[in-house]
Amino acid sequence: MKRRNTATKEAVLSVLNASGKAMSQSAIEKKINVDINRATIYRVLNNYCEDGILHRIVADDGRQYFAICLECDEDRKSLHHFHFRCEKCETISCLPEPVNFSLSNDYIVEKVNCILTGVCKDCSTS
Amino acid sequence: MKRRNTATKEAVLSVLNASGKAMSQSAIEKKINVDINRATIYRVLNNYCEDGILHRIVADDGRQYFAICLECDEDRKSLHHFHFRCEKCETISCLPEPVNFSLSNDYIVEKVNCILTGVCKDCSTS
DNA sequence: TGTATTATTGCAAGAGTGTCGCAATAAATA
DNA sequence: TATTTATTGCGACACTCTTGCAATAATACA
Ligand SMILES: [Mn+2]
Ligand SMILES: [Mn+2]
Ligand SMILES: [Zn+2]
Ligand SMILES: [Zn+2]
Repeated sequence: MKRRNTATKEAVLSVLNASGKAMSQSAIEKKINVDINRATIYRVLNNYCEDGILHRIVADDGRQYFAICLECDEDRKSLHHFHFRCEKCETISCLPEPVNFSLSNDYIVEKVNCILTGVCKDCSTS
Repeated sequence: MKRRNTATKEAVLSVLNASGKAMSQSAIEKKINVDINRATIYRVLNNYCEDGILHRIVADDGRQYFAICLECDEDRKSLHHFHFRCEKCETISCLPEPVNFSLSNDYIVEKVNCILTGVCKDCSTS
């Protein structure tokens, strides 16, 4: 399915870019000035994930958050890194901390979802 | 709030014991022969978590799973371990693999939730 | 530029998960 | 046995995410 460029898609990506954090659908909707339908935002986000533009984090609040895959390929902050959810400022950010584990080979690992929750450094030092 | 012993609570714990896996409310409800109200099961599970009998895992399907805290204190399979969600057999199990990370001290980590998703060793070797 | 194709969107509805208030019930204690 | 109050079922709610359908609009191509 070939993608088309739309104002909606650009707006979603631009909000995520500006925040530098992982954001939920509702957070994105609040940050966008124009009115975009909830379902549409979800569809856009899901497409971006399929295309490897975004990655999806399911936090321990059970909700989905989306972040731009900046360094997902090149940097050492590679495919699998921890995420931090701050309960004070209610943000989720990608940590430079890699996720390490070793399982016997008969496990097939397809997704890694690691969340640390607590108070982020900005909130704890103020 | 002092706890009381009820058939419901025992049934929930016994199902979790028998399975040896982490289970969701709906999975528990299906496994219990008697009819127990959904809300009640959730309340029982939440109480067990408060009391340190169970621990709660939020999987990357956004749902809550509950597992018995066997080795949570004594064993090396300590407080923070990985969990594996198999998409074939739809089970979640506690792995003996510990979660390691090092953050700067100004982060306050209160919860650790690490899920690996894929195909478990039972399903991949058959 | 005009037209056909089909990806995108809004809307409404639905499925699923988890919580909460309230009144009825029953476990624990004296 | 009588009292206290934890537990339960029920209903309702909030919330997240998805899906079908018809209308719209981006893209490619004549
Ligand atoms: Mn990330
Ligand atoms: Mn566990
Ligand atoms: Zn914070
Ligand atoms: Zn399996």
